[in-house]
Amino acid sequence: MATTRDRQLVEQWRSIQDSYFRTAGAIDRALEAKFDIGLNEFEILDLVAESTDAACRMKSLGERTPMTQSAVSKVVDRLEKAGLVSRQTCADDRRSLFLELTDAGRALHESAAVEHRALLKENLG
Amino acid sequence: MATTRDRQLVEQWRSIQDSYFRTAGAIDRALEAKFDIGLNEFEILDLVAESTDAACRMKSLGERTPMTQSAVSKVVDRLEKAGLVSRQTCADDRRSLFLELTDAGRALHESAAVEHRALLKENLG
DNA sequence: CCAAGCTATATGACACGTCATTGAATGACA
DNA sequence: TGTCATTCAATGACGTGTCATATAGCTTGG
Repeated sequence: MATTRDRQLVEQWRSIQDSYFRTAGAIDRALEAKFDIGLNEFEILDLVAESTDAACRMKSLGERTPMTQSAVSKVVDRLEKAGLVSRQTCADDRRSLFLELTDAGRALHESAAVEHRALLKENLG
Repeated sequence: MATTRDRQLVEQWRSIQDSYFRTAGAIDRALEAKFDIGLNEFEILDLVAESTDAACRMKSLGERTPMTQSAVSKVVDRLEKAGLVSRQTCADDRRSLFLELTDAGRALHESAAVEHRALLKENLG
């Protein structure tokens, strides 16, 4: 039974999807073009950049993004390969790692964040 | 320069991401578990189901979802393999195809739509 | 202090989406 | 009508995400 309430829900959902994909797509393409990193890479970079504590963070990153633990691990692989972050072993728990921006990483993050914020503003109104 | 406006934007964006992924994820897992189709498959099924005209529709589907043309093509592959839709050649333009639900497709769509709507209501409030 | 279980991260197999390209059909225009 | 550009859909190569599992280190109860 297709109620009008159902139709409303579906319309609402499609509009969410649409604006989500448009925004994410625009940011992703812009970052890719100008800084050669994808949106997920940037978002991890952004999380690392805003972490002030020296805590062990691979774990805590996982809690602050919808990405899977293994997705985070692979994104960090790429960031590390690109020389933007480095994994530091953690003295008090040797299973854990924490991440540090390299100088290159910090520099790139600063420019990319400007772009990111601008596109958010443009797309979220 | 990180303004508080920037922080607001970022918070807003993360909250959108979060609710988008939670909703999409919940629906996807439920449909996968109960009907053995993913969210994208369902959404194409849903679009086909609500198309009344007998127009050639592969094309028009592409305009009603954020999916790529090639993504749509592959989703339809899977739906066809699963016996839920069939591709019909189009007399007035032989490049085009239109899609039809099979009986199985219609039946599955009816049950799955109930679940889909329920989860939307639950997640979109 | 050892065994059993738990936690943090990495990895391999696999599924799916994207981009670029192809093939086929159509349209447009000299 | 013959050429050239355009449009619709399919496909292959490739990147990245997920799930299940592996590995290593920590923890706890006997």
